Amino acid sequence: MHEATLTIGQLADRSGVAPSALRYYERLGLIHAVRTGGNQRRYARTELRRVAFIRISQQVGVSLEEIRAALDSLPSGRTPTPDDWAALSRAWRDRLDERIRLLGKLRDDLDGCIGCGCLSLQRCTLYNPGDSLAAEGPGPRLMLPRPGQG
Amino acid sequence: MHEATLTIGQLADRSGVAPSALRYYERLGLIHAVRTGGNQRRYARTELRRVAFIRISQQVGVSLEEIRAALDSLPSGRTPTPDDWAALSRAWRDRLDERIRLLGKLRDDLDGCIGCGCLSLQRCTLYNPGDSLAAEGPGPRLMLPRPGQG
DNA sequence: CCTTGAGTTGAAGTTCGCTTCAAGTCGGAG
DNA sequence: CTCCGACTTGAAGCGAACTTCAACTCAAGG
Repeated sequence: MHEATLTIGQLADRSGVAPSALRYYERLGLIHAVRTGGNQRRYARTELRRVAFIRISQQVGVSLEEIRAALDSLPSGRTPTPDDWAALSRAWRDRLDERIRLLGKLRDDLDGCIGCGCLSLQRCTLYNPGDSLAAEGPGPRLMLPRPGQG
Repeated sequence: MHEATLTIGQLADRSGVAPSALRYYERLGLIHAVRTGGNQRRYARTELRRVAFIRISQQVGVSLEEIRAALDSLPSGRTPTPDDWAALSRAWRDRLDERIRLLGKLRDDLDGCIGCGCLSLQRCTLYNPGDSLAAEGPGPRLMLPRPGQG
């Protein structure tokens, strides 16, 4: 017991992420595992921190592809230090600030529109195409998780 | 020119929403059109306001199905008044507040973790499963639109 | 009347972030 | 050694919100 590595089930239990999701992350290159003689995955404990970073980043609204890029920027060769992780976290900070700012603006504008009841496409700042809240092209819309327990 | 109704192309131009999306909204029952003798859609000007409400609601993070339900609650028979629209907008206000609050909490927690560099699954409030920021089951994750112009 | 751009349809495709399935293998307890 | 649960794979499915396509019709100007 208390082995140096984790099975996929153990990592799933400890991280709260389903095994199928962990395999998916591996396919995308977000996490890594060594294999036993029988081809089963074994995870180093540092992978726990990677998974934590992934889930936190998702809540910030970052796509898995961008998370992968961020993780790739970690120093290779040595185990990342707390400072390394802190640097990555700092990178999301601006995103989060910007998203909070935009939502705050949306709220203020919505309040204004509640006052006037206009919902005018032309005049309402809510619907200004130049505004960065506008959607960007095809594919699914990226939204925030709705509050409500799993 | 200056007809009482709009073609789908005109509604698309004025609302900034693609014709294919407008047809999709119609299939879902979010907007309505009358047909010409040649089976083409003609939109009343009030549909402009419906489309505006749809897009604004999406930015608040509401699904099309929920938007449909909200629109269904508009008085049938008469054209909705500014007050009617204001009532709908008010309904989203709490959602928006809650999302802003959760993002603010995430930011504060992230700041704390930047300080300690922990990213610990166990100790970090960022990764508390009981927290309402947690994802809820299968399907795509709902996130905020990333800032970046369309 | 002819042409051309705008409109029509249903079906299928796209993206993201996964889950589910089937059919088979591994590994540790007894 | 047997058993059973945990693991393996690739392929397919899902859900939201659309877009794209093909084949066709409509409507308005010249």
